[in-house]
Amino acid sequence: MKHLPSTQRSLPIALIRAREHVMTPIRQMLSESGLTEQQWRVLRVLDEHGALEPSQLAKHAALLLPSQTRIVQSMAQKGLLVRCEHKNDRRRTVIKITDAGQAIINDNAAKAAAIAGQFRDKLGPRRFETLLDILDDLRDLE
Amino acid sequence: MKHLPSTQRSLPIALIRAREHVMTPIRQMLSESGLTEQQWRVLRVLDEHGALEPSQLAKHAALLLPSQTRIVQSMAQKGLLVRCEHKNDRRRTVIKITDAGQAIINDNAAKAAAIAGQFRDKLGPRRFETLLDILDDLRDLE
DNA sequence: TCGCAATCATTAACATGTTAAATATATTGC
DNA sequence: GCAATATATTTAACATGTTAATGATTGCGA
Repeated sequence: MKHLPSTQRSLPIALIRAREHVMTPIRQMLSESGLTEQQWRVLRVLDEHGALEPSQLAKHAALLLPSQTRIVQSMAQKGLLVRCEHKNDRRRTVIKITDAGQAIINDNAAKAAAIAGQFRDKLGPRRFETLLDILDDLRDLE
Repeated sequence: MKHLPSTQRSLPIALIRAREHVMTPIRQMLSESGLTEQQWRVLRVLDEHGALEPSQLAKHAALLLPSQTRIVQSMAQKGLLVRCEHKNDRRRTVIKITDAGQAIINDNAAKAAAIAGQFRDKLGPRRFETLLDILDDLRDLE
């Protein structure tokens, strides 16, 4: 009979540990701006894609809608983004980054890029790309 | 000047998405036993390593101590584990799986192994091992 | 046009993640 | 032997993750 893999070799646990390790320096950087990693993801996606509806934002930022609702509310209060009404369909909203939000992106972009680059360099560019490729594959299975 | 990687190619986001995808079938399985994925990890570690002190358990299960404290409390209430006093050092506790906890492991081991095996097969054993290796490397950097 | 199903988003409730502060016990230095 | 420090764990407070239920709006069909 097959048995469970050792927890040392468990994919979910390995993914959690890796994320924890990767996020540590990013969280340190963000704490100076008073942002969480999720708020930072929201800003990055809005910067990259422009104004988005909640469901599209959630897909790009890898957030579930209930979490995102709260996050967007608190970020709107801080003035980092605004929620606009959709012209024809009042179920929908469009979320847009503000100048204040953009300023945080600009202030942190270089440092964030440096952190990402460090992981890439330490792992080796080839291994780094392989990792991203396999993670993508994993998501597209089935 | 270097710029941020596209969020499509961001390591943290890729890790989150991969974990989300990998955990979906496991969570479905566990919901039938009324367990969360974290509670399942605790049981698996205790099954694999025997009785452990909180800090050791937390390391193996990839949990932070404050989270684990709550999780262990609720699992003790359900009778899935017990907390014993350490003989010489009364700061410490030892956490041990109960028969009821062991029964849940036994009931789900085959199915959990099958789920893990499916990911391995779909990804290909070679890529699967490569993924685990790179994730380990990532954790040992610095 | 009325009502019903479908879609999108939010709210609710509870579990966990995260950081900082508090607690309790052990150990060390004087 | 006692105060100061170190260690192990828990509590506290707030943010997010997760699932289910609710709300709001549109579009469709009788």
